[in-house]
Amino acid sequence: MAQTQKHGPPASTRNAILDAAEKIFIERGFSDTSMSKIAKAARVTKSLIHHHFGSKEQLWAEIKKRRFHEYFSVQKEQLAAADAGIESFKTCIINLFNVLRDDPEVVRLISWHLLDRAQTERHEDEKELTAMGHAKLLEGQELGYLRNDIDTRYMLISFFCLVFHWFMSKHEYLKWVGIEPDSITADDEYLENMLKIFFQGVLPR
Amino acid sequence: MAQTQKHGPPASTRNAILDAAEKIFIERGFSDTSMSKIAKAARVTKSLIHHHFGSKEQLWAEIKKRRFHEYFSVQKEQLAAADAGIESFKTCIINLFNVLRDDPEVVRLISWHLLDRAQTERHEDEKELTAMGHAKLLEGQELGYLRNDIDTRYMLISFFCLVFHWFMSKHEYLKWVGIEPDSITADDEYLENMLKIFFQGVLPR
DNA sequence: TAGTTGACTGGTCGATCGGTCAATCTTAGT
DNA sequence: ACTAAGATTGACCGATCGACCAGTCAACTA
Repeated sequence: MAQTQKHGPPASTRNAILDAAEKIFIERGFSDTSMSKIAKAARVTKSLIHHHFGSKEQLWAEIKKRRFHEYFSVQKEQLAAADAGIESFKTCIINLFNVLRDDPEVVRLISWHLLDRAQTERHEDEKELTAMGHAKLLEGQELGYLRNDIDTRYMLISFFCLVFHWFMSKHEYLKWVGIEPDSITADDEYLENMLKIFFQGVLPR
Repeated sequence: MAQTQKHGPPASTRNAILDAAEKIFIERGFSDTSMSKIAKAARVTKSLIHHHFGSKEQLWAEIKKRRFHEYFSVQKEQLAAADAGIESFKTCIINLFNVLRDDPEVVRLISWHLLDRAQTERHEDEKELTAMGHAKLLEGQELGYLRNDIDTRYMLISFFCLVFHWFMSKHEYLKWVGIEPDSITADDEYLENMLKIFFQGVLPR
């Protein structure tokens, strides 16, 4: 049942608009994006965008919803596929890291979202992923391969910080510490060192 | 030599504009802030702002420069005041955390800055603070209270992530994990757990 | 075939954008 | 008192903003 509506192919047009808008929104943010630019990029008239999505705000919400849902689904999927044990746990974490590495756009989108004061969206996908991650950590504590004197909720948040903020600001930080910002090995190097810290800490054993 | 220029009090007016603009810029970002709003908030005319600062971009740059310089100076100062040893190191880190906790505006300003594609600013203050932090970590390695199999540059970045991203997104994350977002104890709880992870890691000893 | 629906367009609205300019006010230096 | 310089104003510019409108056209229904 790919596209069987009457009249022209509205679904493809809708998607064309969504794709073009997403690109610009992610690059420039909500306020710095104009309907005209989107229309031009999508090869459509402004009016048509309003016809399909109502307002600029609704289009923005639609894009966030679509992209977030896709991202959190992927993360949930790979998290659900992991079985118990410390090794699976480590693989799981690396996978989570790699998903974000391969999707710089969603990083940027979330960054815009975090600065957005008027958040009207639901948080179902986010909460589900968080719940799954949280359960994973509790499992680790029960199986004994994770310390049980650390609040798993803050353990989860700490991990989010370590992963997400890296992709948000690595370009800036690499400049600060004197590493070529476009170094292709930086991600791996950071991952390696970050995992050492996350698992064993910075103090010698 | 406080304000000894001829003609009216331009310095105070300049600061009034800067203060008003800073407030709005930090709250809404560059694109969503208009010169009219700034003028209204500062109780001056738009023309006067252009007279003092030239363009909207220059005003934005001036605000970032001023606020960043102040922030990094504070951090550098408290970092320089610390003497060697693991205990001073820990205090140092906590102080760094607290400075950001007491200045949510600079967190937001840096967030906008990170999303800004056209960064024309110098990075002198940032690089200096980074260099000092880096030296501190190297000192820790030499004195033996920090692992020397971790690249200090990435150790520093990891720490930045743990601190900065918390203040950027704690409101969102706390909702996800089911903690009251406006909890006044959350900062302390996060700090405690985060330090455990940063120093000893999540694996049991 | 007549009628209905929805995709789609061009034109236009009032508001607001950042920015300029000439004129005026205020004050310091002489 | 006079003047030069800087502070400050209000009117105004062209451009662009998001949104709306009437109308066209193609496809589906009865």
